[in-house]
Amino acid sequence: MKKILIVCGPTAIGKTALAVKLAKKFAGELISADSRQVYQGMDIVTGKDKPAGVKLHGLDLVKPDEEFSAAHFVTQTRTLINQIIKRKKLPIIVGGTGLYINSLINPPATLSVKPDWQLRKQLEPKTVKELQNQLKKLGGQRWRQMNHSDRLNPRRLIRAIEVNKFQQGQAFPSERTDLKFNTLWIGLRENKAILDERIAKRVKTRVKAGAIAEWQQLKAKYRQDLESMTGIGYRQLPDIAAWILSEQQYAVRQMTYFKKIRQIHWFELDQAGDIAKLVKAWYTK
RNA sequence: GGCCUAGUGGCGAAGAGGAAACGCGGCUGUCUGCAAAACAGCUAUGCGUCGGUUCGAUUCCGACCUAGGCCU
Repeated sequence: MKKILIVCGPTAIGKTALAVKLAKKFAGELISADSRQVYQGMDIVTGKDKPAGVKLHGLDLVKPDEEFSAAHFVTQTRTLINQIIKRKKLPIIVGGTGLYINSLINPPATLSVKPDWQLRKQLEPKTVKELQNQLKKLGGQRWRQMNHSDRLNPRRLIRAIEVNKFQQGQAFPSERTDLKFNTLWIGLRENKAILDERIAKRVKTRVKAGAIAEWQQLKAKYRQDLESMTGIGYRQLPDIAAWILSEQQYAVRQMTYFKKIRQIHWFELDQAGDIAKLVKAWYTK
């Protein structure tokens, strides 16, 4: 089975640095799993780093006003993985976007249902109550599966309606068994105080590197309501304290998501040696 | 020393004699193509202190304490 290594964890924890080390050690190539670094021209604020001596795929895939989502990530990454394996290299997924990684490893059947922008536009102005009623009328199975939080979430309701409408008549493509991987999940974590400190420092570095100028340029060129413009930093600038705070809150949300993934082997920053050992044992087996 | 104003949760802030809005922050969580997104739940037995009036006061009265302002 195809082996792929995953390095995940909250923002600013040092995922890329670790992944680069591992890539050098085990002849790997990196694939970024980051929903914001796919945008061209969004470099400083999103903290793209381009390590020397190691290939890093998955950055600068689209323009800020182009569509991108977990589904795009999955298709993209599948091809990349195949190419990398053909070169006899180890694919290493690095990133903090849990949904992307999870969709790659455990692709949900509905991932193939494309967004219906016309429908979305039409549903957007509706109230939560109206969306709920519409979804219930459509059959109610999905509705019954949704929990309290999601039932009050307009985005999730609209998506559910979208999927439901698509389903009318057609069956989902059956699951592809050729897409199973032998994965090793490495998670990096740290206690909150230390991580908060790292985040603050990192943001300040980005400001010094010209984050504000980058933001102003983008602002002049693109509409503020683009999904790409909702990235942390682009919404908070020029209030740097607010930016830092948002980034710290985001780290918490990331951990909430990753905590649920049982396969992750968690390490702290000073355990690089243990990580290398674990990877070696898995990779050479 | 005198006068005035204010004193509500970590912060900001509303309120009225009869079950302490809301915002922020914090914590926990949700997750089947927008995920650095979107969403949910929890977060003051308490309204500066002590007395009084009242069936009932955080809300009315008095004293005191603290802060700010003005005056001599």
